[in-house]
Amino acid sequence: MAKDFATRAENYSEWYNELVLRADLAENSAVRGCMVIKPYGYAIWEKIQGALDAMFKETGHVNAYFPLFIPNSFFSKEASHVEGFAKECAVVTHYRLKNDPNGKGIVVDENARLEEELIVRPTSETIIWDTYRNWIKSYRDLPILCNQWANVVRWEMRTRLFLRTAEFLWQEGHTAHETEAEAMEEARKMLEVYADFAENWMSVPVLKGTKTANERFAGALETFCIEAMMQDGKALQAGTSHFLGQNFAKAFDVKYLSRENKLEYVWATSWGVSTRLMGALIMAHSDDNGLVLPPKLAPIQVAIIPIYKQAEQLAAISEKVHEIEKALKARGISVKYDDRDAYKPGWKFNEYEFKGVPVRLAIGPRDLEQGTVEVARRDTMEKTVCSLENIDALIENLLAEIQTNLLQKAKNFRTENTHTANTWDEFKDIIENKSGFVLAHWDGTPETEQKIKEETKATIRCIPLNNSLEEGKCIYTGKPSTQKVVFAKSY
RNA sequence: CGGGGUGUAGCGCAGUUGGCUAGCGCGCCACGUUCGGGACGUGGAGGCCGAAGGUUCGAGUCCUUUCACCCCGACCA
Repeated sequence: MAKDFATRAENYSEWYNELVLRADLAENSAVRGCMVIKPYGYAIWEKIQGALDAMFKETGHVNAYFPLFIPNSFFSKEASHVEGFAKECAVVTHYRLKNDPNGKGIVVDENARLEEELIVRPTSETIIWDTYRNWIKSYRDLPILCNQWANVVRWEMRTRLFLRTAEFLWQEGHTAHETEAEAMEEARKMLEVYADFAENWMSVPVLKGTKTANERFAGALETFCIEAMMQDGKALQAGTSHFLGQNFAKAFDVKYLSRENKLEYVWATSWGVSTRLMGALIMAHSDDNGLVLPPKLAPIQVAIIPIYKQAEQLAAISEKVHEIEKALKARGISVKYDDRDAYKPGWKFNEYEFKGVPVRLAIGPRDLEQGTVEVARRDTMEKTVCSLENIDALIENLLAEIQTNLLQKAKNFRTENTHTANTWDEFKDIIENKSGFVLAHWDGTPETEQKIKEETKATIRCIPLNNSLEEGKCIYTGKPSTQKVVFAKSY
């Protein structure tokens, strides 16, 4: 764990896994590529869920739930969608087991084969659009603004804790609209919600942009995304919002009678973020002492640790702590008073640092005498002795400061690691030796993007929204280009 | 699916050209001393050495088969 940053970045996945495990967030399960999210990790997910859910409701959305299983025939209705997901689907073929006639435990009963295979959802567009067909008759039924919190399964060849597990938790919004403009507005609006969440809750700055055709969601006409930079300079796609056009409406025959009494196909969007966000959170802020959580998403915002020798001392400290606890809770701050006798103060200090608790208070006999408390902040590791008077207000301010400081720190890091490349040699040099984001001209063709990927492993992360247009030459082909796009190696 | 690697206590590992009762660190349990940055001492519990088969007087070690996991690619949120 005590590796310097250079070594850590080299073996980022190793460091990251170690960190996750030691911070008690998750572990690999016995099922290939799946993860067990432990209670503390799940508590972070619940914070993420809670904040996002409130934002969805504020923007007029409601929650619903659709089946886990998707009939094979549904799946094949939208051609490019099938192509995109076919290679990573888990399929249910039977519905019964039986005792092995040879006495070797339990086997699949071949007589119980399903007439039609069921696909474990890798995403729910198909089953939802099949359902929406029955919900939509007229323009009066529109828009439909549904979100689903669910698990999905993608049988990835290679998995990585949080970032790419075979099963993951996510939310997927699926909306249906009367007009193209309204659907496009929805897709953009949800991108803004995601960006807002990333920056103001996760303290992770993100680039907003559109994906190139190569990177677009299977079945979408336009994919909007937020891209974050991890501490090793790699990019992480943290959320996507898709404008689906009428592709799914046509595939599932979802038509409505318009205000002009004409039968029209509806317009669609879908958007989602997953437990990958937790990976982003970990990899964006953590250091060699463990996790660093932004206060707004920390299950425990303040840990209080008593320092004492005898039981009477502890009793006196506890009395004081209960007052502090009460004052903090009155301000909506989550507090954990760790008075377990089984662990020593030093052990607890390290424990809460691992877990990323933003603020730690230590209070001992010395403090009792002087009416003080030791306040340690996780982001800077600074310790100060403060008066107990108005400690609740002080901590409330400190939490807010940590929240913005983390964002600022991450922003600075991103700025330092964003480069501009004007020549191909320069481009290759940056990708290989510096990492981070590289702004460069591109001729706009999938072929060029593909070749750059093959030669450098860097892909176009996004074409930034509101990108400033400028004449230039493609870094690779020298053909004319109108804007710089963002390249990076990604997870 | 291709290339590489690893399977020995809960975790991390050592175990020599086959040899006697399979070891170390951390963790765990008990007692005592400690307690302002992961304490220390003493005692203790915990293993069909990934699985199956073979060679041998004797296999953690050699051979064959197989399974699982990890890493690097291709694929992807």
